[in-house]
Formats: sequence, C-alpha cells, structure tokens
Amino acid sequence: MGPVRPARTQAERRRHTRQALLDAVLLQLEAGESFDALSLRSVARAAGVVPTAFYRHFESMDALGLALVEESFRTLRAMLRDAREGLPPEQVIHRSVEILMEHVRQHRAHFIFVVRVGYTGNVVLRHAIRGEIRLFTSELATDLARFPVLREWTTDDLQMLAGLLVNTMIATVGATVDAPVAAPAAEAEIARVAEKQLRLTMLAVPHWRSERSPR
Amino acid sequence: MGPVRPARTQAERRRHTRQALLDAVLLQLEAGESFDALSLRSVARAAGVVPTAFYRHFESMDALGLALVEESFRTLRAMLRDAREGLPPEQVIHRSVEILMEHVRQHRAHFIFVVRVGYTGNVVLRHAIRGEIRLFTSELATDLARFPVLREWTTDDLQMLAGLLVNTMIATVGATVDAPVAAPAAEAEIARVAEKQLRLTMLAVPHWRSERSPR
DNA sequence: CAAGTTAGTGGACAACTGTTCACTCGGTTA
DNA sequence: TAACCGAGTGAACAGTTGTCCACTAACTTG
Repeated sequence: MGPVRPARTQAERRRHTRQALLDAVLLQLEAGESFDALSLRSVARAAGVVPTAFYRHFESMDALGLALVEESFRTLRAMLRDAREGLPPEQVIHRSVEILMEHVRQHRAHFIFVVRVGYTGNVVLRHAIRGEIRLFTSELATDLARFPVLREWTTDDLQMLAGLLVNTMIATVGATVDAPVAAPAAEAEIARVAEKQLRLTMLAVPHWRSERSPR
Repeated sequence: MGPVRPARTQAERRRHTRQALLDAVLLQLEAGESFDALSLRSVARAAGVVPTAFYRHFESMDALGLALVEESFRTLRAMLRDAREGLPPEQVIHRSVEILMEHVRQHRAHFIFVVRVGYTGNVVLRHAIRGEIRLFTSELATDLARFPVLREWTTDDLQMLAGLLVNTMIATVGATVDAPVAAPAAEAEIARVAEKQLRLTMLAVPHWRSERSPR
C-alpha cells in the first residue's frame, strides 16, 4: 500500500496539517460537540498530530477559531455571489431559499460553526462572527438597493430590512442543521416555511413609509 | 454580625443550596462563560459547596441545565402574560418591544441562558430549549388569532407569522445581551430597529393570501 | 429523648488538560 | 555537500476534572 506520507515539500506538509486541524474541529462540531468544550489536545489527536505540533500553526484555540471564521464566511460570500447573479426577477425568493439550502447541504460544517459559535460564550469568536454577519447584512442591503421598489429607501431602512431577512436566514439554517442529516422531508418543510416568511416580509415593502423621510 | 446560617429547617436549607447552584451557573454565564465549558466543580465552588454536594441536587450538569430551562421559560411566559393584557390596540408593537426590553433588563441571565444555550453543542439542552421555543411560538400564534385581521388565517400561516416574530425577538434579545450592560443608547437603538422590523412585518398582514386557502 | 434520615464534608482516584523543553530528521538553501 | 531551518516528536510538569467512598452533624420523626 505504499508510503502514506503524500506531502512532499515542506510547504505542502504545513498546509496539510493546518487544514487537518481546522477540519478536525469542524468534524467534532458536526458530531455535536461544543466549540468551547473542545480541547487543544483532542483536536490535535483527531488531526493525527501531537499536541505540541498544534502550536506551529495556531497560538491557541481562539486563533484557530478565527481562522475558521474566515473560512466559513468565504463560503457564505460565495453563496451571496451565487444568489446575486442568475436570479430570475420573479421567484427571487424561491431561488434564494433553494440556493441557501443547497449551500447548507454542501458546507454543513461551516454553517454549523457560524450558527453555533455565533452564540457561544467565547467572546472573541462571538464578536468576530457577529461582526462578519453585520458586514454580510450590509452587503445584502446594497444588493437590495438595486431592486426598483427599494430604490428610494433610506440606508437605515434598507439595513433594517436586510437584518430582518438575515434573521430569517439564520433561523432557517439553525433549524436545518438541527434536523437529521439528509432528511429531505424535514428540509423541505423548513424551506417551505422560510419561503413563506420571506414572501410575507417582501409583501410589506411597497407599503412601507419611513418615519424619517415621510414624503 | 450574628450567625450566617439562616436556613433553619432542612427543606429550607435544601432549597437554598439548590438555588445557589442554579444561580452560580447563571452568574458564570452572565460573566461570559459558555455552559459547556462550565465544570461541575467550578459551579459547586461558586455556590460555596463541596463537589459531592452537587449530586444531592442534580445528577449531572445536564440535569441542572434542564432545571434552568424550566426556570427561564417561567420568566418568558410571565413576559407573554404581561404582553397579553393591557396592550392598547394601537401601539401594540411599541409596547411589546418595551415589555421585551424591560424583561431582558430584569432577567438578563435567563435570556442569556436561553439565547446562548439554545444554539450550543449540548444536544439535550439545545433540544429542550428549541422545544420550549416551539411551544412559546404556538402560544403566540394563538394570541395572534384574536386579532381581527388575523381571524381568518390558517393555523399554518399563523404559526409561520409567529415564527417570524419570535425570530425577530430572539435576534433582538441576542443583540441586547451582547451589548454592554446598562448602555441606554445601545439598547434604544436595538429597540428602535426591532420595532421597525415588527412594524414592517405586520404591515404585510392585510395583503397576505395563503396559497393553501386562496379564497 | 432515642433512632433515623439526609445535606454537606473531605480525602482519594485515575484521567485529562495546556504548556514547557530538548530532541529528531527531512527538505531547503548557501 | 554542508550548514541550516522548521514541522513534528515524546516525555514531563502542575493543575483541574468527574466520581467514589466513608464520614459527620443537624434536623426530623417515632
């Protein structure tokens, strides 16, 4: 069965174990562990590496967590990009939910990480994630501004609307990753509700009058 | 300064330490710790009791957590009750948000517990909390059914709407307990956004046509 | 008041934790 | 090729953890 050490160059080897550490955490999260309950040692062990080797890559579990925040939000932004283009103006909502569910299925661990750790006790990670979510919301607000109905909305109102939509998304993701893996019926039900909620929200848009610019 | 052992009867004494254990957890949560990172020993220590005494009251940290779920949702239901009565039909929304913020201020630890642990790795606690939230949502749906505009809505649609409102509440609570304690400006801003979001949501209500009963 | 019950004690246990240190040994570079 | 560098090793550390056990002493009950 040949040598099992495929990483030849030193840089390759480094990248490889680093990723093994990150993946080890994601795997344990997916298995139901809580991030703050993970020990450096268990992570190293799961990555097939001795505890001391951990420090060659991250100075602490927090640092590793921050790396995961980056990695996860790369995924989230890719999703937003997918949603941005190729959205038939009718059924924007239906397609958006489809795209969301699709991404959750494909990057389950990343979404679990964001949705779980974003509410954890760990202050530094929680704030990092909440900050990224704020950014994410702002990006969505900018996207929304392109819709004709929303063209005259104030930035403040757009943020408020984007926040509402993101809340719904987060709750949807939370429900999805909580449901058993690959349970199409449960997923479909969750998607159905999410779609209704988004439809209802958007239904209000034409009737909104901001207090701030009441003209 | 007299004797510091005010619990005379055995039952009193028991109740007293039990509550001390619960409060110790709430306090540590409020201080930023994660529930799954709390150790039985640290809790006992903070309650001023030896580790073995813990077992006289709870067989595990999970059991203690479940007790906290109960305690917390007693608070939440009290809030719902407060909101149910004495809501001037105009400004229902404004008052609801006020009541919510008021309760969060007064029972901060309980809300922190629900909002944090409801997303934690700990499966049994997470499910317990999510179950309670579902119940809570259903109660809200029932309440909503009393509003004239919603009288003809299907139960399914009412649940969907209640879910949307509860999502907004949860997000609002999350933001509030994340903000520094007693920061009126930050709180006011959060309340302002929440109110807008609820207003927007309710704005859609008169225009909603369910797919299911399209008459 | 004597016997019984029980909340809380204190010591011990093996297991696990984060971090340190001196080390090996293969890829990199001068 | 020789010196170097750095990813990963392995042993050791002091501290903490959950749980077990025999114990005490104060409240309760016959």
